[in-house]
Amino acid sequence: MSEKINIAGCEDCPSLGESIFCSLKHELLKEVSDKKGENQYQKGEIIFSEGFKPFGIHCVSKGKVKIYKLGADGKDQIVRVAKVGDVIGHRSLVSDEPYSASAEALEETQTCFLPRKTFFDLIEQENEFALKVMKVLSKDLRLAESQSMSIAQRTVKERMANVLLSKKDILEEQEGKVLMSFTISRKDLADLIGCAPETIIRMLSQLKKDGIIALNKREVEILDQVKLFKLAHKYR
Amino acid sequence: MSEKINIAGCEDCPSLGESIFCSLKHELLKEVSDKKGENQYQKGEIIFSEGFKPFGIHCVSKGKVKIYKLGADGKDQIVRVAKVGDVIGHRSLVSDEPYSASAEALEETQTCFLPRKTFFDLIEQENEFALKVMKVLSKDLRLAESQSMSIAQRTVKERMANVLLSKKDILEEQEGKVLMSFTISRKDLADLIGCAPETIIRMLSQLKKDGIIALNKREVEILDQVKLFKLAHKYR
DNA sequence: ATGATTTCATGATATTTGTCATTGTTTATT
DNA sequence: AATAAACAATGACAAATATCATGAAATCAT
Repeated sequence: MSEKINIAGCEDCPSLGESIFCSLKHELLKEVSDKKGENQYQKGEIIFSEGFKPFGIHCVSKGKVKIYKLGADGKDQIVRVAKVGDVIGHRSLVSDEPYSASAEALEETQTCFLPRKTFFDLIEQENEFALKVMKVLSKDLRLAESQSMSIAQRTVKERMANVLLSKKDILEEQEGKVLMSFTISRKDLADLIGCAPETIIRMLSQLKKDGIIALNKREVEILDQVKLFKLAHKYR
Repeated sequence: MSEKINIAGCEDCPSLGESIFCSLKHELLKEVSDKKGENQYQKGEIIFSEGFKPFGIHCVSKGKVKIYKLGADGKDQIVRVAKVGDVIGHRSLVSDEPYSASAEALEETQTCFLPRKTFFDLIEQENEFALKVMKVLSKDLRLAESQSMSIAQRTVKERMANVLLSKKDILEEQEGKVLMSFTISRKDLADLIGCAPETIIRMLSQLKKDGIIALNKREVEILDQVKLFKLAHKYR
C-alpha cells in the first residue's frame, strides 16, 4: 500500500504556481499545509479504486498517474493522465459520488492528500479557489468531450499521432531527443487510445517503418514531428 | 434568429426545483429574474456556435437542445442533449474560453439567458450556487468519460440500446407507450452514438425485426425494455 | 395538392480494427 | 546468471463498421 512520508509545506511546493492552490491566501495555504498528508506510491500501486467513496482530494507532487475506468472483460479505458501539479479525485469529491474511475501510479509517485472537509472549507472561504476548481472541471470536460469525438471519428493512427504529440517531452540534455514524457506499456497506450494492444503495436511498427518514430525497448522517440502533426490533423 | 419573448419570473418556473438556481435565496432569485432575457428558437435554429465567445449562460425552459462538436468532413459529434431545467454554455463560460461546441434546438425551444456578470456574481455571493455549478460540471464530466469508454469498447448496437433506454419517455395518456422523448433524425442519432447514419438505420431495422422496437415515421417506440436492457448490458 | 428536397432504407463492397495463435524480447525473481 | 513471467511483435483470419450507390418514403415549399 501507500507509504506515509513527510517532506515540506505547500509554500515550498515547486508546482504550487500551476496548481489550483496558487491563489490561496497565506493563512489558508498554511491551513492546507497543516491538514495535508503525504503519500508515496510505487509504479503500479493503486491510489484509489472505482466504486469506493472519496475521503478527500489528491494533488500529485511527483510522478504520473493514470485515471482509468474498468470496462467489459477487463479492458480498461484511461480517461486522463495526471502529472505534477494536477489534482485527482476531484470529480467524485465534488459530486459526492463513489469514484467513477481508478487511479494507478505509472511511475514512482508522491501525492498530497487533503481531507474532504478541508477541501470544502476552502471552497466556502475563498471564492477564487472555488473558481479554480470549476476551471479544472471545465478543462477536463472539454478534453473528455474531444476524446469522445476523437474515438468516434478518427482512426487509431490519427489518435496515436495526437497522443504522441501531446505527451511529447524534449530532453535537451541528451542531444535534443523528443520522446514520450514517460515510458508506457503498449497495453496502457491501447487503453489510452481506445483500441487493442496489437493494433497499437502494428501502428507503432508502421510509424517506425515510415521513419516517423524510433523504438528502443519501451521508449518511443519522435523523429519527425512535422509528419506526425500532419497525421494527427489529416483531413480525410 | 432568436426571438425575444417575455413570460414569467424564475420564481414561477416549473423547472426551478431541478435547476442550479433551486437553492438561491429569494433576493438573488429576484435579481436573476430581473437580469435574464428570454429567447425562443425554432427547430433547427442555432443557439450558439463553436468558436464564439460566450456572453452568458442559457437555461432551457422549454424544448430540447443538442450540444455538438464539429468533426472532420462535416461529421458532427453530439456530446449532450439538454432538456428543460438544464443549463447550456456553462463549460465555456466558466473556463473563459470560446465555445467548444455548438447548440441547436431539436424542437421548438425556449431559454432564459443570464449575462456573464450576473452568473459570476451569483457564484461569488452564494456558495451553494457555486457548488451546484461544480456538481453540474462533475456530472457532465462523468457522463463524457463514460461516453468515451462506451464508444471505444461497446458495439453500435449496445450503445444504441443504451441511448434508447436513457432517452425513453413513458406516454401514459395513450395506452402506456414507451418511446424516445423526442423525435430525432437518423443522422442525429448517428452523431449521438458515434457512427454512420447507415449503421444506425441497419441497427434500427434489426431491432425492429427482433420485435424490440417499432418504427413509424421518425418515431421510435420501445416494445421490449427487458431485451433492450440485456442488449445494453451484454457481457461479451 | 404537387413537385422538389431531404431523409430513410437496403445491398454490395471496402476498410478498419479485433481476436487468436505463435515466437521473440525484456524484465523480474531466485 | 539462470529461469520464469510478463510484454512485444507479427501473421492469419474474423467481425464490425464505413462507404458508395440506388430507390423509396417522408417532408417541405410553393
